[in-house]
Amino acid sequence: MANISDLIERFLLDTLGEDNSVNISRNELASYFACAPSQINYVLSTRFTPERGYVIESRRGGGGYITVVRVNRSSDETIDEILNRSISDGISYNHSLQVLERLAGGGIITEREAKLIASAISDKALIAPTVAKDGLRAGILKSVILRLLQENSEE
Amino acid sequence: MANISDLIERFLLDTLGEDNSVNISRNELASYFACAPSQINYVLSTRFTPERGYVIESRRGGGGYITVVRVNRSSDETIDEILNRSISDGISYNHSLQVLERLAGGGIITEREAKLIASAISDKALIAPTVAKDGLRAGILKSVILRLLQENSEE
DNA sequence: AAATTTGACTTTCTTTGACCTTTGACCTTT
DNA sequence: AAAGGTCAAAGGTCAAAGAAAGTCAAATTT
Repeated sequence: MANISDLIERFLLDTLGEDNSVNISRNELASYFACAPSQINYVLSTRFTPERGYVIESRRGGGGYITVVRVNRSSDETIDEILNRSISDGISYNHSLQVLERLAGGGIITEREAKLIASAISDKALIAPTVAKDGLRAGILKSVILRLLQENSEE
Repeated sequence: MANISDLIERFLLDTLGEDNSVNISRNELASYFACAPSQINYVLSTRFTPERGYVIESRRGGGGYITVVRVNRSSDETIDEILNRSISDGISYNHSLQVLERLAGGGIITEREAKLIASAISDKALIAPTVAKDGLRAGILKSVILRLLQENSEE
């Protein structure tokens, strides 16, 4: 355990400690750890993944930044299961509705939000070849669910 | 948030505060922020867009000026314009954010819903070739917006 | 073999400056 | 006075340069 990636991970985790989010400059952090800037991306993409409950936001150009947010996973094991088992890398519309029902039933989202998300991942909304729709739905669903969790943990 | 454009945006928004319009001199504002005059145009064209509900009027020559007006139209008009003009058959993520902001600002959707939808149409959520993303977003956005309208009129 | 590290190249957003167009005040000419 | 000309003062446009972050694959470690 002496590789830079682990050190960077630890640093981010420590900083994250306070309020569940860190704001960094990629270049600054890279030069602090004397590594290539892209190594920061490597750490983010291998350690701070959606599957582990992290959301990354960033902006390029002058005044650019990267923000890492930890979402509140403690609410349930179900989230983890939903993200990794149920959705995985593809999910049908019907199966999605079941997932949304489960989330609504658990009070994680409201009925109204469930319907809203449903409309976003309906076959009608997804203008793409039929074979691609399940994959698209998976991406969208994961993103939305993480966002909702983030919302929950922000208060 | 360390770039001049954001500062200028904030300044204009603050000034805009009360009566929904600001009147400025481009050169004065530029020298106040110690930047190139054309930077004012940059800020206006990237932040005070029709999508966000702003109209810019200006006059050249001696005694010239720029006026930024925040418009408030009926929600029907807004929706119609958004659906047909802004979204049409393709829309970038940034433009989508502006549209959502506007819908939220007009009380047509809630802040939370805006963020939720934003996460559904982010580049990360849409697992597809880059060139296809704008089209996908358009379909999803329309579907969701129509759904929300339906919801609203049901009560 | 898998994970890490690096760097060349790309994309996005911002900042700047050179050049263009419009406007109004002030002259000229008739 | 009326009509047009001149010119400096605004604002507008656009493209190039700069500043971050993102991607990807080759090289290196473990």
